[in-house]
Order: sequence, then structure tokens, then C-alpha cells
Amino acid sequence: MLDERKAAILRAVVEEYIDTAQPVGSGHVARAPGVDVSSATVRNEMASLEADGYLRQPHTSAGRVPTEKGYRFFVDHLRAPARLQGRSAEEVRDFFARAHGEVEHMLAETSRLLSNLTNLTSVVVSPLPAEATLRSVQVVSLTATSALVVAVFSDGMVDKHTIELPAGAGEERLAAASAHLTAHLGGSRRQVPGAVTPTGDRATDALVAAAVEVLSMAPVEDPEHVYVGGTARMAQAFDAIETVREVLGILEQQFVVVSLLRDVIDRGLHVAIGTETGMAPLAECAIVVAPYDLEGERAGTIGVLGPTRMNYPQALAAVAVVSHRLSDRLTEG
Amino acid sequence: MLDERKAAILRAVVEEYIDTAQPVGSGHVARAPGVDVSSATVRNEMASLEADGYLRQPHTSAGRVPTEKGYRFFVDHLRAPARLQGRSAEEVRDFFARAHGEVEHMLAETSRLLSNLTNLTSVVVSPLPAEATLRSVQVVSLTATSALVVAVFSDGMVDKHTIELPAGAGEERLAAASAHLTAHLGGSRRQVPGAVTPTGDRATDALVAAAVEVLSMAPVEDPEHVYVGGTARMAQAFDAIETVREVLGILEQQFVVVSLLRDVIDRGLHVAIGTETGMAPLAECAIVVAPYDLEGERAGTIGVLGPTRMNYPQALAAVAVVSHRLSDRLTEG
DNA sequence: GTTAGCACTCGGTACAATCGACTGCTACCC
DNA sequence: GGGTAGCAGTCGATTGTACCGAGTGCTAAC
Repeated sequence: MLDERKAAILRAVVEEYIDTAQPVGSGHVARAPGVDVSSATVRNEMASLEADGYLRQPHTSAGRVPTEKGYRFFVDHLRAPARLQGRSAEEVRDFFARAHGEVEHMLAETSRLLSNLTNLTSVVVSPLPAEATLRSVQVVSLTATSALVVAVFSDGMVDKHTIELPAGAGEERLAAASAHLTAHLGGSRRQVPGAVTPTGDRATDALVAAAVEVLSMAPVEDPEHVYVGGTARMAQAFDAIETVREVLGILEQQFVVVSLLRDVIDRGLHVAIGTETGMAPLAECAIVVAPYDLEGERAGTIGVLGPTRMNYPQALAAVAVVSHRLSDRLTEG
Repeated sequence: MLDERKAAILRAVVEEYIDTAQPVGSGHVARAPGVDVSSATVRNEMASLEADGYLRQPHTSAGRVPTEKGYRFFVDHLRAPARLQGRSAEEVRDFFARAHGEVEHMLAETSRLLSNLTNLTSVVVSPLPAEATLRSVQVVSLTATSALVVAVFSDGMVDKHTIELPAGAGEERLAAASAHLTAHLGGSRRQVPGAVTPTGDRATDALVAAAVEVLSMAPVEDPEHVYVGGTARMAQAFDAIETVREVLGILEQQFVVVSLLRDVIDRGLHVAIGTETGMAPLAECAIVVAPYDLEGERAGTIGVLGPTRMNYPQALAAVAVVSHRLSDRLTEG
């Protein structure tokens, strides 16, 4: 553990570096509020902090830069939980006041909001629909030989799958199949049972079986949705174009992004810094995440992604407030 | 119009520049196949091409670089319509052979395919559903006070909207409303009429009216979908990070992207180069687009976006082949 | 009309000198 | 003993200079 003075110096270095992106010298730190010693003393302490792995010197005769360990200490020992700035708080309030429409639409907009608030790239993962129950199944003919199986879940999600129409399936059979499916599958979870009791009518049963088949393989087809916003801000954060390219490459792989966020949450973290993310291309990035609830249950995750020298207090505050408000909005609306 | 020799020289400059991204000198051009004159002659011709605005000199003692006008001439006078490379053609065939699932899913995958084929950023705009007719409307209760209105269209698209449930709307009323809505709206276009003949039952009519209201304002809520893929490749194309940032900023505004593509198509173009795109931040970009059909009607648009020095023959071939195959797949499947 | 040859231009690179923002260390002070 | 002032030293960044080479325009010869 660091004594109070070392902590204050480390804090000053991190804050200054976040602000300027330049190595921080002892002079600047000595001038910082909360540090009331001379630059010489600061130098001694910084040498000690470097020995302990909190700081790093890009080269002799340069200032210090925080290491991952340094950032980690910084976020673990933030003074106040940090409220959102006046303007930003207002923006969030306005947003949720006029938020409306379907869940998907709102999540997409939320991603935009987060990105605007933090000036970082944002990620919103849609709810894991494990908790939702099936409310209705409808088979609607499209052409003479194909139909659409539409399943409505209690959380407002809709799954759809095209099927080939078995021969001899008239409108009345479609209606019968729809009614039968809704009656027998209604209330079940996303994982639909593999078979349903027969209706007695041969052609209807063929329809029902086809519908059940596509419904039961739903999870493969339709993974959780990810809304990524503000990728352009990634290009501002780094001046090495190669880094930008790598990070964008990661962001394009939705599956990777989802498991990244889930992984961080599962480890009980709110912040993952550099290699803590477990992904090599994100060595120079950090993510700040928070889960959001739907009807009291953990549903999805929101987060922001930026350079390790992001403004952590601001990002934490934004993510926390938005996840909170989003939870409220989703369960009440 | 350019004589044959000037055209050959211009072509050589463009091809070399696309390949190397370096200003092209007279020596390289003289050595190019199809140009059988000395470098001195090439110099004279290049000076003339520069005077006519086809080429540009970054500085006095540098080689030449094509201008927008130069690229334009190049694409307008391509020798062969250019088939796709062996490997790529195979990739496209494989893709459409195993393509399956819903339209949305296929379009998203198509975007990935295009991006892989061309090594550029790709854009796929989903079909304008003007031609689709309404097949079924279903009102499904979610909670005690809210329900979901699910509309199924003949092209397999599904619209959904949550509504507040009027008091006293039991399951049987929901069913009645669903049946009534399907009966009276079935066959209509995306633009739903503002009112429907009453059923005679007060509570059911309230439900029907609420459903019709959200359905008729559908276009505002749910604009055409855009699938953008391979944004990471944008970061490879430019070394000025500022350019990357601006272009990514554009790509995040779905509405802008949609109207950009539509605008190009409407002008009867397949390629828009630099300022031809009409967007200042895309001054260093070019786009190659093609419409695709659904049941014989123009439906949506696909395209690629890259630097003005992209490989036009390859991009044109890829976009053409993919749009063609996609049209086939959509109308047959 | 084409081409060889030549003088000239100018960006890029390599190298040296200088500058300045740092550091570590030592000596001194309370 | 802990804190501090002062000083010598380090090293990236900047500036200046010389040079190289790719490429040009022009002229004279074929």
C-alpha cells in the first residue's frame, strides 16, 4: 500500500497525463494541488513509485507516465464517486425523458448518448433474453411455398424464421398451427422444447414440426445484438494509425466484444485496463462497464472503450448513471 | 477527348499510382506495357495531361498523381468489364451457396463479404419496402398494461411497436383486434391507412385504433437499415488520421450514408469520385455502387467506399457480381 | 514527331549543434 | 532524519546544413 503522499503524487501524475498525454515532470507535480512538497522530494517519491511499478519513464530525462498498475491504483482509490458534470447530467435527463420506441431502438440511441457523454467509443449489449417467455407464435404465409414463423417474447423481442411450406398447407392450417403453437409453447423460455404434442391433423402437424424446428435452433441464428457507437472517436484517441486499425478490427467482431464485456463483468470488475482486458490488440485501451437490469434481473451490459489514459472518473460516472437510468426506463416502460 | 497515346499514359499513371500510392515518374510510365515511347515523350505528354487537368504534380520535381478528372477518365474508359479473380469468384459462389436465414442476416453477411473481396469498407442498404404488402397484424399482450403490435410483410420484414393497453382489453379482445386488423389492412402497402372501419365493440375499436396509429407512423421510427462493414480497412487506406476520423464520422450517420448511395444511383452513376460524392469529408474517397433487385424491382443498394486511389476494376467487378447474385438469391429464396 | 542529353528543382535523409525539460545525486538545513 | 536547493548530466526534439536522387523542362539532334 502507498502512503498518503505517494498516493497524492501518483494521482497528480495520472490526472495530468490524462489531460495532456505528455510525460509528467516533477515540476508539474509539485505545483499540483494536494502536493505541498518541492520538486526534489517529488523526484525521490517518483523514483520510488517507478521502482514499485506504478510509473514508467519513456526514457531517461523524460517525465513519468502511469503504468497499468498506476491506473489501477488510481481508479481503485478515487476520492469521490464523481457525479456527472452539470451539462452532461442534463443531457442524460433529457435523453431518458424523450426516450421512446422499441428496446432495440433505445439501445442504439443509448450507445450514441454514452459516446457523446464520454467522447469515447461506446458499446451496448442487448439483454440476454433467457428470462423472457414465449407469448405468441404465428405462422404467416409469404409466398405459395414459404411462410414466416414469428415468435413474440414477453420482453418485446421478436424472432422470425422463414420455412418451406409443406404441400397442402392452406390458410386454415396456418391458423390452426399458430393457435396450437401458441397454446403449447406459450410460457416456455427461449429454449423451446424439441417437439409438441400432435394435433391429430397430418398436414397441420407437419407445419408445427417445421416451426418448432426453426424455433429450437434460434440461439445459433440470432446472437445477442451489439450496438457500437462513436468509433470515429477511436481515431482521435491514438495517433498511431496501426493501433486504430487493430481496435476497429476488434470492434467489428461482435462476438468478441460481447464476450469481452461479459468477461469483465463476470470478474466483478467495472474497469479493465490494458492487458486486463485479455486481448492483445487492446493493450493500449481500457474499458469501463456496467450491467443494466430489466425487471430486477441482470439483463445486458453497457460500456465505453478508450485509451488507457481516458478520463476514468467521467467515464465511470457516465456509465453508472446511464446504466441506472436505462434500467429504470426498461422496467417501468 | 484524349488520343490513344495520352489515354495509355494516363492509364499507366493511374494503375501505377493505385498500386504504389507514390507519384509516378516518366521513367516508370515509359517502362509500362502499352506505352512504347521514351520517357522524354512521356514527359511531354504528361505535361499536356496536366494542363488539361488529368494529372497533378505534388511539387515541381515529383512525379504525377491523377486528379479526380483523371480517375474519372480511367473508370469511364476501362478496357474490359473485368471479371473477378479466380479465388474471389470462388468465394462469392461459396458464400451464396451456403447463404441462408433471414434477409437481414444475409445482408449483414453480404456486407462482410464485399469488404473481404475488395479490402474496402462496404455498405449495404436494406430494401426499400415500398413494394411489400401487409400480410398479418397481431396484437400480443406483454404486461398487464402494454402490448406489442407485430406486423408481418410479404417480403419477410417484421415491424413491431409497443402500445399502452386500453383498460378492459382481455385476451379475447386482443384476438378480435388482431383478426380485424389483418382482415382490413392485409394487402395494403407499407403506408397504412389512418383509420379502419369499426368492429362494433367499443374496447376492441380502441385497441384497433391504437394499433393503426403506431403502424401508420412506422416510417418515422424505422428507417432503412444500413450494414457497414470493414471500417477497420478505412484506417489502412489513409495515413492522415484526421481523414480517417472524418470518414468514420460520416459512416456513423446512417441516414447520410443511405442518401449518399441513393443520390449516386439516382444520378445514374456506378462510381462517384472525390467531390462527386457531394460530401466534403469524402473528398479523398470514392464509392462504387450497384442496386440490387427483389422480385424484379429495384430494392436496395450495395457499395464499397475507399480512397480515390482504390482498385476500381476490382471494386466494380466485386460490386457487380455480388449485387447480381444477391438479386438472384433474394428473388428465388 | 521522337528522343538523347543536360541543367535544374526540390523532397527526403543523414548528421551535427543546440535547446530545454527532465532526472539523480549531493550537500545543506531544520 | 526527512525535506530541499542546487548542480551536473541525459536525451528527445528542433534547427541548420549538406547531399543525394528521382524527376522535370528544355534544347538540339535524328
